[in-house]
Amino acid sequence: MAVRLLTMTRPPKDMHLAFFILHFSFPAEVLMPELPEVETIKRGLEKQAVGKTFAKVDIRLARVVRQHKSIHEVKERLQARTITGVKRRGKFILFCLDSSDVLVLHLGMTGQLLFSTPKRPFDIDKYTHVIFHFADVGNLFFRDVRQFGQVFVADRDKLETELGLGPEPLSPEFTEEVMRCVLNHTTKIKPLLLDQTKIAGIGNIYSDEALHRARIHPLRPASSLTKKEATQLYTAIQEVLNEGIRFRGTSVDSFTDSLGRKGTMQHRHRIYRKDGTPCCKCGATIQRIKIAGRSSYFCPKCQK
DNA sequence: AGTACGCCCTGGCCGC
DNA sequence: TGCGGCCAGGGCGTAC
Repeated sequence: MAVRLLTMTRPPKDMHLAFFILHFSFPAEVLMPELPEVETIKRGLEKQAVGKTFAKVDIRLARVVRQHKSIHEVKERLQARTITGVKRRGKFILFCLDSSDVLVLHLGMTGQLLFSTPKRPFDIDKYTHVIFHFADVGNLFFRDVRQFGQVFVADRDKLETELGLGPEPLSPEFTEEVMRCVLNHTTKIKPLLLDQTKIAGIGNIYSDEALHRARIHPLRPASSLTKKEATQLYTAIQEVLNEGIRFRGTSVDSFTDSLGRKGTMQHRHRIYRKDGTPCCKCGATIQRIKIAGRSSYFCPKCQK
């Protein structure tokens, strides 16, 4: 049963998913884990992984392990280390260890973290690329169909430099003034919001939602935004991200949290993937265009 | 330096 | 029904 669920793309809507520990799967409908989804996963992992000690790391696909000369280095640095905390930075999940190291995971577009225990086991399939064996009981599976995810170990003190991310949009450091600084570029506002070095954690869904709420056209040069518009966008970004977290992320197909509960943020999207349907604000038909190779949804009437 | 674009990878979907 | 070709996209490398 578990195998079928993990590999099927569209589970029946009424299927009971309570035995899922952490499940992220969206092959049919493309969706990337953005800040709210990663935060939801992180909160689940926090409860399950803290205090666990790595006994063995089984790397089945070397290419998902990045930034290391050998996979043995990763194994060695994790060996017998205990997880002291789980954090999130942008779209990265960070496992703090009882050493100077941090285990870093990025889910890419289709990455999953599955907590397998004898009571609630998961089957290993061809997409299970890394298995973290714990000393006491259970394993953590890193599973990723499209292999855009990544796993690596970093020195705690060098992590920020290594990740090279912009400010956390929900942190106190992210002020309106910081926002105006970020906007000081000639590039189009949509790709700028997706640029992780400018602001960390925003992806295609939440950038479109934020721009719609702020009534800003995705093709506008970032530097053309007025002070008022910058404030609107600043507020909109925080609103959509907070709402995303509150509703436990966007579930497409079978994304669930650590208790098998689905997120409901997809029901609150106003613009994302709603092309051809009327805008909730003005009734105009929502359009879809490609910007820098990515789909962008916007209302041609509201967003100027 | 800043910006643009192609590539990685897979399953799903569309058209023939 | 079967199969080839195209699509989705986060982040990185390369080109301009």
